[in-house]
Amino acid sequence: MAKVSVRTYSRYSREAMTLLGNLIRAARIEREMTAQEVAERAGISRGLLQRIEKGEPKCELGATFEVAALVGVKLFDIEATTLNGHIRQTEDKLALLPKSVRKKVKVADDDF
Amino acid sequence: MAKVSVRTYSRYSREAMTLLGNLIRAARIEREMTAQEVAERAGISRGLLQRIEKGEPKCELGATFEVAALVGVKLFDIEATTLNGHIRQTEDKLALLPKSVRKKVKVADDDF
DNA sequence: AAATAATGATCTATATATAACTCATAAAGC
DNA sequence: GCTTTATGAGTTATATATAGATCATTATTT
Repeated sequence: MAKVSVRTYSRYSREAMTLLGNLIRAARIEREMTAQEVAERAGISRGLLQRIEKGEPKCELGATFEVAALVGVKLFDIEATTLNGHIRQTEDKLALLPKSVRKKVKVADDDF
Repeated sequence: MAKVSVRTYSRYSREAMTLLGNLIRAARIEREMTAQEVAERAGISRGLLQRIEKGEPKCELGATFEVAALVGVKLFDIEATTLNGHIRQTEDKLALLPKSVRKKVKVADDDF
């Protein structure tokens, strides 16, 4: 059938996904875990794990992070123990920031 | 209707998703971009952006990374310019690692 | 305080990711 | 080299995420 919607991705996010996939695959092999094994533990199919390791965009974020955690890939290069602290930090920051962003109405007399 | 499948997530991945969502939201607000605006530029709906910022697991990895890139959240704390290098590194590593993991057959006489 | 714009929340139809299979190939270990 | 197991790739049915809408609420700016 005809393809209905095509989504595009920036180079940066494509590369980030590729990198994440590679990191996961390398970590899995280093830990001597089969794809089957990891998939089972993560509660996903082997096919999905394959796609995650390939860095394909159309995977569930949750499944991807779960797998990463499982094989020991650190997201954000942050230690598990400090994750909470970082969350707290962002919450504090968000508390200070405005709750909603108001677009400036275009100013007519701008440069004089 | 009855819920059909429930997926569970480890604490680490849940926290990682929450953190990512928070980082994205903070970055978006700091850059004074409305949710609408970011969603449009990323080619996704505002509803999906909301869920991404909430750190919900069932979002597309690609969409999430795309949004992160858009508002300037660095994945892996890695500069855009060096991403390629990191990919290369993992590829080199993968080239050295075994292509498939062979499970050791259970050793009967293990502890003597 | 009033006006207005942004966000939060919820709903439905539809596109699509996923699980579960199969088969072919490759590679590890003996 | 041989055997066996892991992986790669493809297919299909089904569960489900997403877009797109609406409405209520909140927050910003004047």
